[in-house]
Amino acid sequence: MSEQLMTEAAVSLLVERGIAGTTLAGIGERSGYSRGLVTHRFGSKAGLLAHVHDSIAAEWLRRVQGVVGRATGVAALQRVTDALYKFIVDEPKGLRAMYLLRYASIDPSAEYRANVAKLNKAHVRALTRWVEEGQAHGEIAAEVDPGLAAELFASVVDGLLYRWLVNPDIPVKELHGLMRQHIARALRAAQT
Amino acid sequence: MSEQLMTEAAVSLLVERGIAGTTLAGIGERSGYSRGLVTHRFGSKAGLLAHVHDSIAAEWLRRVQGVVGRATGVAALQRVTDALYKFIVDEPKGLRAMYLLRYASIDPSAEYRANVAKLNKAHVRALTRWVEEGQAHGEIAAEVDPGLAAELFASVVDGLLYRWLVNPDIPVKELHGLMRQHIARALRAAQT
DNA sequence: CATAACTTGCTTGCTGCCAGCAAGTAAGAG
DNA sequence: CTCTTACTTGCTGGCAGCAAGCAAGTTATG
Repeated sequence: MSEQLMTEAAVSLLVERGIAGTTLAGIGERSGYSRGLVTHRFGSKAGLLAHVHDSIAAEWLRRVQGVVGRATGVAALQRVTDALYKFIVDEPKGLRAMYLLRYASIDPSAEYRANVAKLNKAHVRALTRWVEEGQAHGEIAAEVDPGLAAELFASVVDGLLYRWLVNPDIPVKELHGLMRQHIARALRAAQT
Repeated sequence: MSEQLMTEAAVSLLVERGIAGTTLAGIGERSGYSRGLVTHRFGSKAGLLAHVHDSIAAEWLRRVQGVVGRATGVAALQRVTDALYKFIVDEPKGLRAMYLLRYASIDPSAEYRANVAKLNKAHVRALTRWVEEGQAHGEIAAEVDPGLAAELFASVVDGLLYRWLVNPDIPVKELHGLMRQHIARALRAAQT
């Protein structure tokens, strides 16, 4: 179907030329249609970008759920980082496009800003729950503030991906290992 | 001088309307000149944005140097986070504009991309040195990889700022405190 | 001291590109 | 033969970027 084709064309163009360099006409033509179809289907450039973002985000969510399974606490968070690392290795283009869009969404003129903000909040909520469950099992120190820890964890993930986007040569594998360690140590130790 | 005025107008427009919503004509007129002066002075929109970014980055650098002083090791990193927190409180608009631009620079079509990448590397180099000095004083565990620790630290800072841009209501103060703790714990403890 | 040549700081007119809209075509389904 | 679905084409307005020009100094020259 044309939507799928256009989404794929959009991803490759986004990775090659970025958001500003990607034109609706270019997407239409690369996917074998006319210059006008994209607008007709997705309403606007923002609409298309939101669709691209959301479809990759859905794929990411599926992967995380698959990897985390029924795990909680430290193991759950570590598996999220595992899924992240795997995503970087398996689908660098998709991840790149998604984060390109996500970072662009801080621009007040980006119409899918609210979308991203909501998704971020949902993500933190899931992380918070895993920390709380870890505390319930006595695995994570009671002094840890689950919401705060979740927010910090999410920040590290986002920041790491930003750095990877700017400079793909950073030692992603080693950083992944370091994160796994930090998660275990920081959560098991006690703090205010 | 007109450059200063236009830079200030650009910052306020960036914060209000974002990059796409900020027009060169708008900047010229808000600063009391004609619609064409900005292009004439800075050559292009990218040239202007690079100038705005660099002038705020210079201010940030000055602040960090002032706060860190001759400190090294854990204290140096903690003071960087202090400077960050202070910057968020004192100059949210400037910081916001700078990070808006910095995140936008991952877009391959952004011409000042190289600029930002270079700055990021310089930042990591400074952080690495502080960690190494901490190891020389025996304060930081020898097993810590200074470059890796620096990269992770930088990621946390960038990620936190991204999250703050998306949602200014996150508990910045508490996260700052949590970071200070993590820095001390993670670096003093031993690891592979 | 007067005027000509040049510089600096800024404005205005124009062009090309792109998003978005509106109208239209083509082809299959009922 | 009409309705729907999938797609195309023509057009408009807005913006970046360029080029030409103006106005108010400043320096050089006899």
